[in-house]
Amino acid sequence: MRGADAAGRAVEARARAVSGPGSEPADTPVVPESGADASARAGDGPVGASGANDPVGVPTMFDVARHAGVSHQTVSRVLNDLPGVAAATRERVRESIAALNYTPSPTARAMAQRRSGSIGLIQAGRPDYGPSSAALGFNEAAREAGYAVSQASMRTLDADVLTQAVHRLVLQRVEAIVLISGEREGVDVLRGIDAGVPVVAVASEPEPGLHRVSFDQSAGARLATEHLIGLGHRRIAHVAGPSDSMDAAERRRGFAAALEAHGLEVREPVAGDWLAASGHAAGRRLLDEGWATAVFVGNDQMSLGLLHACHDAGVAVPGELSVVGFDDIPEAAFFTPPLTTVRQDFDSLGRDIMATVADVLRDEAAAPDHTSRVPELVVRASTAPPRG
Amino acid sequence: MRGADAAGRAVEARARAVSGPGSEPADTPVVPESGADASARAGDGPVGASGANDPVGVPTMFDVARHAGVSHQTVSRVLNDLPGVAAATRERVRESIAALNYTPSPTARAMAQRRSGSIGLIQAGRPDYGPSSAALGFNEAAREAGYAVSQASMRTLDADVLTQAVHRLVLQRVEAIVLISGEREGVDVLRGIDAGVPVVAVASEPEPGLHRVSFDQSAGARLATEHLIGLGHRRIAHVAGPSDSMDAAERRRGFAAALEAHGLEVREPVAGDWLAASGHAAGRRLLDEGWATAVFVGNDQMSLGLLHACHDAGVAVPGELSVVGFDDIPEAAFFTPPLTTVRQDFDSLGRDIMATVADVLRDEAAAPDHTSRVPELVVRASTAPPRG
DNA sequence: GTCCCCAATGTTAGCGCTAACGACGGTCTC
DNA sequence: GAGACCGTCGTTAGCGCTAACATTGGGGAC
Repeated sequence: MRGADAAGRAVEARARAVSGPGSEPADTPVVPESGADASARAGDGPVGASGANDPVGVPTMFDVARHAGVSHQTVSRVLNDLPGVAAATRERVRESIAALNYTPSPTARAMAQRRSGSIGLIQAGRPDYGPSSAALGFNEAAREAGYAVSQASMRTLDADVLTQAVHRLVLQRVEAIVLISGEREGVDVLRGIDAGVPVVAVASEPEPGLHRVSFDQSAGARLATEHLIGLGHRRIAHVAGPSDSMDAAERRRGFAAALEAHGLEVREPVAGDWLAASGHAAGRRLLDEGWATAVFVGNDQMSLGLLHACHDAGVAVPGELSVVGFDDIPEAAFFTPPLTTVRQDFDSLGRDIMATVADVLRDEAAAPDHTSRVPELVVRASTAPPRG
Repeated sequence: MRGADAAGRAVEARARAVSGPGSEPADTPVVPESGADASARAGDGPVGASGANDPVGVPTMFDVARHAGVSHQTVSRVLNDLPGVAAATRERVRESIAALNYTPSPTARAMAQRRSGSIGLIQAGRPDYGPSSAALGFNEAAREAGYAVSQASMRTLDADVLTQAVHRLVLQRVEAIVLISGEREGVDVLRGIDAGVPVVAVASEPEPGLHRVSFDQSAGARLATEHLIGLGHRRIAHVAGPSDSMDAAERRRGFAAALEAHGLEVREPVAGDWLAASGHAAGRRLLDEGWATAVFVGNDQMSLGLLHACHDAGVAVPGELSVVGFDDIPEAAFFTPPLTTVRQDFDSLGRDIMATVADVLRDEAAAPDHTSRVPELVVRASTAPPRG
């Protein structure tokens, strides 16, 4: 249906373009504005292409131009706030734009300008609370900044798939590419590609030559650890995230630093994979060992698993073991017991990403920058002084 | 930096375009194919616009045409698998495409064809596990189907913002719009807008005139309720989701239907808002009443809150109260006790969405269709026969 | 052999916009 | 008062592609 309409319009337009110039000049112009008449008579291509009062087609710049009695270029100038337009004309064009409810075509603009007004977002990994929230925050911020977001997400990070995704986005002429992925490999792959556009990544480890945004994971871990130390714990264990995660590494680093600062023993962390099941397994192991009086767990999901293991083993939390998590997912307040954890405001992180993108786009030559936020400790009921 | 590069390239290209045609025709063509020579000499616009062996610029269709010794139109035909190209020519063009590592510009294609090869995705609401997973599944499926995804998400569903988002997407010439939002209002708003492109929504309630995809929430609720009935429970309560959620309404309906089918009393559900806190409050209320021996809770987060309330009140689950959730979020297996719940495969849902979009795009006149999946019950440790 | 037809190709004209330049009055300057 | 100069427009040429038409050069039918 829509196809037929378009064809009909094209034919009609062509007929008008041919017959118009032949008859009109002889008659007295009906339209008072001479400018309007001239531009209408020019009839070169685009002018005739969209009917005078076609109710179906989206209005183009030429429709606005005719309506305002100026050339399409003047409309363009008004649209882009360029100088060289008299105030009165500018006003008249604005009115025509409003009258026709005109909005410029991003596609055509992208074509002519070789920029698209859109940003590519790659989210790699599980759709966990953190990345999803950050992506959402970014999306909203981008929209507010007038950018479209072209998303290319993947459940698992695969170098080939990632590379393909980047190329796709580049072809779409995105102006920047944002990567939200905890895995180090994602950042590495991206750095290896010359996308030709700026890349902003969420990365908590220093990444030379890359614009990045992150929470200070190490500081967050120190917060958590020092909270435990402050309560009087001396034997504190750590359940870490996967080794390919930058956040996991940074949290581990912060944890160790805090212990060392207080002269406490730093044991090798138990490795997890962020999922509750691994936290459960880690909990079993720690309880078997029986060394620790407190655990700093890499994230809230694993904490849940660990709490579960404690419950199974009849170990009271926080009575016999204190637990601190990381992230503060919405559910953490309702764990049994409510989890003391380190809160990251992912929404703001997403907005920081957009802010960084805007900065980079403003001055592409700028040296890679790093925006960092410090997470905050939320004390609930899973921590207490050690027994005795 | 890139700006300077681009400018330099343009100048260089222009210079070549002027000098090239002047000298070449006099000499013996170096390239054997006469076609190539002719097309190169034509020099109308685009041909000269991208240098012969410009190492920086992305190759265009004209570069491929010259390389293969054919016209750009033939390249286009090969690209789009159109008939009217000799097998040998087709092969040669394919080789040139590969040799130059050419990929067509989606922007230009969108411009000429008035279609963009992209789909708009609107995700409205909290970035919960369900919607996020569905969005991810959709994203992957769309990519596999060769579509780009332009995302416009919003944390809260606001009619104006939604309308704006739709218009933005339409301007971007998306070929279809997908809405992932549990709230009825989202669907209503979308139906009120004539986007001019097909709309596919995740909606579990019948929505006349809309293509939709969903899980059969009612069937899932029946599954859960009948599980409890099967265990011997006769007084079963329900903690429902917010009234503006279609899923909540459908689950409530299925719950009531199952009870009625067995001649059991249907009490007014306790209202929640999907969050753990509301589940906690609902739990307190139910425990105060002391009527129910089992609860079917609208989702897993609220179940967590309810379990927490039970724990606080010293009520044993499942000993004194059985609890069934809905969704099967990854953490559900590690609640205390592990939650019996109804699993929805959100990833597949996302893929169903893409499949529906593809169907609709294939035949836009097709009557609005509905794809439905039946969720499955996952029995864990939060349910048991009633005491006595 | 002549004519017709069709497969295989080439040519032309846009899609709706921006960028670069051209044109046209009027000031200002000396 | 004539040329330089500027503010204000208008015109032209693309961006890289597709759609529609024009143009070839054989192969059959007669």
